[in-house]
Amino acid sequence: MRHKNPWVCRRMVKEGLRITQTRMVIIDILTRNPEKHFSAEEIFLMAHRINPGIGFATVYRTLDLLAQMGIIQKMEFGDGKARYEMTEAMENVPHHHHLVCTECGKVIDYTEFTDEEKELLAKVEKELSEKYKFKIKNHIIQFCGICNNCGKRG
Amino acid sequence: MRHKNPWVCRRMVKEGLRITQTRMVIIDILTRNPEKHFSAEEIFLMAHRINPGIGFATVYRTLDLLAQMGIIQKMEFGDGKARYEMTEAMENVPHHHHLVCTECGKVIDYTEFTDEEKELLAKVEKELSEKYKFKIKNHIIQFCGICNNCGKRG
DNA sequence: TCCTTATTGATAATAATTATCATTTTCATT
DNA sequence: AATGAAAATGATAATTATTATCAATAAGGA
Ligand SMILES: [Mn+2]
Ligand SMILES: [Mn+2]
Ligand SMILES: [Zn+2]
Ligand SMILES: [Zn+2]
Repeated sequence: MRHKNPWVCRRMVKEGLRITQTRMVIIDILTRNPEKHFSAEEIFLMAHRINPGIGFATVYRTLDLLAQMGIIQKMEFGDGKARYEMTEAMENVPHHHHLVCTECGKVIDYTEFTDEEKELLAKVEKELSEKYKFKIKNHIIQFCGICNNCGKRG
Repeated sequence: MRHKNPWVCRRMVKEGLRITQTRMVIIDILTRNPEKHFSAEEIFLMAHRINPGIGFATVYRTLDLLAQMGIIQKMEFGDGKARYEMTEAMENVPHHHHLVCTECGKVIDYTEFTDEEKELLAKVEKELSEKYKFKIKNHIIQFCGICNNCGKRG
């Protein structure tokens, strides 16, 4: 099988996982859209366009697998379906946080961190890690509120 | 109807909502357990013990309502069910963030913020608010990783 | 190419949440 | 306190995201 994302494939091989067509299609979709927040269904539909044989169950299985490996991050924005995006650990993925509109569900990414923010976050992670003997792998930061559009209307 | 949580009741009256028995029972449960993360089912069971007539649908409706009003915060820790807790805006609710174990689902609250952290968070919220014309009401901060127990085993 | 076995896709099953609707409560008005 | 319009409720059915099952398939080492 052709290896589209060498870094991910190497990790899979290292863990004894097989590089399958379906997995590559899904990884490719996620890799090409680092700034999107796809639901399982959206990923299924895109994968289906590339290879109509792909099943829904396998999409879920693959997403779980990748999340478990720390390659993608599973998150919920409150609309009932989980969403997935590449973690910052992946190349080409700028680290970012989210603004979530509780009115319309819109999600804004923001990547503008000050050095101060980055340092503090790192420090906090380190402290928590030690205090609670907790191995921190990543974090989810969401600011919830009302977006520009909804603010005008409401 | 007797008003158990005056502050919440005032807000409800102001918005033209009715102070019902079922709502009071649910608000009371949440108010008394500011540090817990109850699922809808857990709240239903507790409410049911107080008043066996209360229905599951109304629990969901009330939780949605309170979340919409900003009185409680709806969050997901990845186990498929939403969880609810009083927002920091409520009295007696110390603001806190979460450590979530991706292995066993355990959730640790931590409240130990440095002044530095608080200030920075406020500053960031203000900047984002202006830049994106986004009215921020609260935030969710989760550090994901492996807890002490799971670390030993795994 | 062959063989073992991880993985897959179709499908059924599960579980959380939401919609429906007749009945009950709330509460402003009398 | 009694009245009545409207909001809210509870039982139930319906929906929807996710998971389990299992025979068939495809990876990949030999
Ligand atoms: Mn994002
Ligand atoms: Mn908490
Ligand atoms: Zn909005
Ligand atoms: Zn754990």
